[in-house]
Amino acid sequence: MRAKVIESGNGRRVAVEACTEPCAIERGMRIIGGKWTGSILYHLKDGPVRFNDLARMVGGASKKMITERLRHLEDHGMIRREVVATSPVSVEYEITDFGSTAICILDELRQWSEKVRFQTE
Amino acid sequence: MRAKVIESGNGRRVAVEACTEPCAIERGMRIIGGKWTGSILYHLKDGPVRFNDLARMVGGASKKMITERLRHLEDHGMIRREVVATSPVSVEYEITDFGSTAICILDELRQWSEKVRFQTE
DNA sequence: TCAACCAGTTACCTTTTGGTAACCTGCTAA
DNA sequence: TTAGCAGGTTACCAAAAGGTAACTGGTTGA
Repeated sequence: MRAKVIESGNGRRVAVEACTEPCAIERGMRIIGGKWTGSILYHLKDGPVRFNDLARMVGGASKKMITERLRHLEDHGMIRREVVATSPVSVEYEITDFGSTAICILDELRQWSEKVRFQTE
Repeated sequence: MRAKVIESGNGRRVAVEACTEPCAIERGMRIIGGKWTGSILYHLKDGPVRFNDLARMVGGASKKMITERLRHLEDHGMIRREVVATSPVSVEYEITDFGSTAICILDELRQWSEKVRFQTE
């Protein structure tokens, strides 16, 4: 990501090291930037949480959304789904070591959002 | 964001301090998490950039997208649009002090994305 | 005079998103 | 036996996202 634009001799402007298709930031956002995704991941940071509990914690997101985002995070190896043999069976979602590496980013985002007064409240 | 679920005496599970609608993470994502948004903002971190140059740098995004995201960032006070009286006139986009406060988040995201091997390449 | 560049805008259209609500099976407590 | 919980799935639908391509009006260098 050191893209810049230079004047190439003949007056033409060309980009050097332009972002080819989705660059690092963009790729990252597509993993943890989806609607509710970061929020869900962040809520798992302190230990495994059950499906319905997660739905209770993340107000505003529907069960369908929760399911979809959990699958997405699972597909990317950020969380682990575990069926616990209680009865009735419960299902726990747990953050993986890899998933944990993203928490610091989310935590900075949270701090930023909390201290900031957005123009559009 | 200290949401948790507790057993409330009678066996009912209830969320305490649940996220009311979009929580901090979610709100933040909606500012800088949109498609191309973070990427565009990040490219302005080293000084003002002209519209078409930005389009050249951010490969994959259409002019329409660039325009839309720039407006969005402007609306949230993260960048400033400035018409420069050259001829033909050029337009420069510059990050504001407020906008700069988000760069560290984006930089962490970039580092993370760069060192990570995604399961779905 | 022609082509290209500037900073967009517009129209059009397909795909994706994401919400609601109903439904499912299996279990348990009243 | 009826209600409720668990962890989802399914169908349906409206709205938003986002891509392509053409166009604009002024400017300028060859």
